[in-house]
Amino acid sequence: MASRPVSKSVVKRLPVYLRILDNLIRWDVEIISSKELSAESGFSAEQIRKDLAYFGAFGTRGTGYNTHFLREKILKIIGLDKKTNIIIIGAGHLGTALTRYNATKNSYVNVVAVFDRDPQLIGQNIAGIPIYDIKEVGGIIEQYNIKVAIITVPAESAQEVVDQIVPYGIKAILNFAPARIEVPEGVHLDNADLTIELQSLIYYSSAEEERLARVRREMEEEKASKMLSLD
Amino acid sequence: MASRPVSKSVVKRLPVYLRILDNLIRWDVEIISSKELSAESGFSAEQIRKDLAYFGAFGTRGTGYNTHFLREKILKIIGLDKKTNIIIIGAGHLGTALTRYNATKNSYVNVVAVFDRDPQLIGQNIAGIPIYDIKEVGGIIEQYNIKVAIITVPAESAQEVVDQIVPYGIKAILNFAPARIEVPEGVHLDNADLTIELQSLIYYSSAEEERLARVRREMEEEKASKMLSLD
DNA sequence: TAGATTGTTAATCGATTAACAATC
DNA sequence: TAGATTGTTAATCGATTAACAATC
Repeated sequence: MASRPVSKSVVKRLPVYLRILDNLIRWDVEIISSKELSAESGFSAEQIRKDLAYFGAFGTRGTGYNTHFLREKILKIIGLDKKTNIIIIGAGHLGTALTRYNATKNSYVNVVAVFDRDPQLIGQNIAGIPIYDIKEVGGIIEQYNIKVAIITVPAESAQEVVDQIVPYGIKAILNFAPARIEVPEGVHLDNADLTIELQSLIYYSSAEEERLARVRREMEEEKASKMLSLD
Repeated sequence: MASRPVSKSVVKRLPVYLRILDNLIRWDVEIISSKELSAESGFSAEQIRKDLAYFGAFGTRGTGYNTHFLREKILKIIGLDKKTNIIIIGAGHLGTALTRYNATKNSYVNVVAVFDRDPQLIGQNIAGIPIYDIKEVGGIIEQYNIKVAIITVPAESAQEVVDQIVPYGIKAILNFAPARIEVPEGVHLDNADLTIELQSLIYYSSAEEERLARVRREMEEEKASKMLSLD
């Protein structure tokens, strides 16, 4: 009787709640209502209550949620109650930035190793994290029981890398390569494609209506000139 | 009689179609069906046809879509038919990686400048793009009529930076800072928060059902022990 | 004409919002 | 008890999928 899997939208909101709770605890706030959480997060109070209630009754009617208690529960729901071992594949600029950030600022994860195929980089380290030859990736994954990988290799190598790591037990992949990659059933893939992100942003940067009107007008004209040429 | 704005999901898919078309044209493919586009993109053929039909009738029944023609139309819809000027604020590791990537690999945008407040960085350049003092940001935005900004500053400076650039006409912001920021009506904000991305990924990296069952079991136990202590 | 594939309308699905009873 | 806020059920909304007529 497995209940339906939690929707992706809910899973994307949980870390937002977590961050807010981390801040509230830093300010010694003990109790927070869904209404206040709404103001901090931008999500509606109803949605927040519904999201949380799916996992359990964590609040107190008439009062709100205890920040420490709720934080502990969300940590356990996401699976962040223990540090997660991760690897980063691709020691280019983006890989370096992500390694550095996660090694120094992200207390919930533990970057075990970075991989690359450039002999110049192998043997070096980023913020103390060693760079290994990509050939050694299987051994390290098994040794540290790694389930999570971040991929920052060029588009043309992405699928190859994925095929190389999945057999060793990787279960979740954050892919920054601007390429569509295939993963077997049971492996979770999240594409964080910054080019696509930027292009959809550009859509909103100039007057939408005018642009679309122009495209539609052009289609009319093309249709008209085609009918004319058929005469 | 402005039609309803295009949904965000559609706008996120357009750049995916664009990338596929770029590749197809590179391979000299002239015609593509929605079914083939589906195989390349992972979106359903029905969804692709519906997405495109919203903007116009770009295809030919019985045949499919002309790759060059469709590419041109999508470029115009997104607003990529002319190079878009952008700025990047924050010359840390992530800012540097994004600047370098967009300056060298992304032919649709033109990185005009990078900004920082560190005197050590000001005056330097990244892949030929100059780093200016953040104080000069308003002038540059006006001079180059910039509408798009990428923010890679620390969380505590993000709101300040946004407040500094919006009055000069920035209309779309891609925010990498792990902070919630407020923008006025009419300014589009897209949060690309990599910590949140990674945490929701971790959710999927271990057996979901077991973890949730444990949380629910714990709640039962806590409830039971509370009732007991009331006796 | 027959076969293929688009563009569009209708049906379904899922997620968000609204409403309110439960209860601190 | 009165006031407040949760947890949950019902209503709404929007997006995806299915079906099919239009048409190349």
